[in-house]
Amino acid sequence: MIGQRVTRQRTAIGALLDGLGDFRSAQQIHTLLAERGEDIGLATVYRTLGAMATAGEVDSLRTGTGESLFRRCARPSTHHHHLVCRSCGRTVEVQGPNLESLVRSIAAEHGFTDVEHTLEFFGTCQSCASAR
Amino acid sequence: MIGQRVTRQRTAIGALLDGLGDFRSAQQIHTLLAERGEDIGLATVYRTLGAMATAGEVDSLRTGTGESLFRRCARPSTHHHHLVCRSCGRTVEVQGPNLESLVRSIAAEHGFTDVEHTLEFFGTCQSCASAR
DNA sequence: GTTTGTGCAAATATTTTGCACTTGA
DNA sequence: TCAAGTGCAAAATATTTGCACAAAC
Repeated sequence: MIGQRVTRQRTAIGALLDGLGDFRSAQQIHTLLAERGEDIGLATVYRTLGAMATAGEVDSLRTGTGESLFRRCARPSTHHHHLVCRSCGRTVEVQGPNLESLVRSIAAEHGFTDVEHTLEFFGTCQSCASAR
Repeated sequence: MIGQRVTRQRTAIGALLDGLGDFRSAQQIHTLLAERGEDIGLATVYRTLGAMATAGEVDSLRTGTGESLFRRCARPSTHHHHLVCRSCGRTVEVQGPNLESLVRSIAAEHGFTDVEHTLEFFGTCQSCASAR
C-alpha cells in the first residue's frame, strides 16, 4: 500500500481503479470519482496516482500528447510494457526476458549508464480486426 | 522545404539544426538562436519545428516528462530508435534487426495487427558520466 | 498588393507545489 | 498528540493560438 494511512480518498481511488480495466488519465479519474459522489481534490488524485505508480501498484504510460494514463496493473512491481489496441483500448501486458536483455545490451554497447527505456505498442487486436 | 517562403527565421533554424547533431528542445533551440544573435520568437520556433517534423525534415521524440525534442535526421524515413544522453543530449541511432524481429513476434503472439511501437532510451553517456 | 509568416501576449493543458487545515493511528 | 494527508489556489512547464503587423514574392 501507498503511504501509511488509510484515508477515504485513497480507498476511493483504489476502489475505482479496481473497477476499471483500461487506462485513464488523472483528470478522468477525478471526474469519475466526482460522479460517484467522491469529492476529492485533483491534486490529491495526482499525488496518489503518482505514488501508486512509483510503488508499482499501477501502470502508467504517456500518450502521444504527453498526458499520463494510469490503470491497476495485473503484475505489480514487475517491469513490463503494454500492447494497446488502438480501437477498443484493450491492453496486454508484455514482458519478455529477451526483450529486457536486448535492451540492456544495446545500452551497454554504446557506453551509456543509468539507461531507462520507454516502449509501448499500439495495434489492432484480433476481435477489432475481425469486426471490420 | 517547409511552407513556401524563405525567411530569416527559417533559414536560421535550419542552419542551427545542421550544426547540431543531437536532440534539442524547442526552448533550447530558441536560446541557442538568441546566443547567435538571432532574435526569433519562441512561437515561431515551435511553429517551424512542428512543420518540419510533419514534413519529415526533422526527427522528433518525447522525453519521459512530455517534452518534445528535435533534430535534423540523419537517415530520413528509416525506422530507428534513439539512445539519448540525459545531460548533454548526445544521440546514438539504434537499429537492431534482433530488436525489430523481437518486437514483431511479440505483437504476433497476441494476435495484434498493424502494430506500431515507440521505443526510446535515455541514459548518461560515457563522457558525462566521467565528468561527474 | 496579396498572401504567408512573425511577434507578442494571452490562452491551454497538464501537473506540481506551498501552506494552512484536517485527520488517522 | 502530531506526523501524514488533503484542499485550494498559485506556480511551473510546455505548447498553442488570436490578432495586428511585417515581409516575401
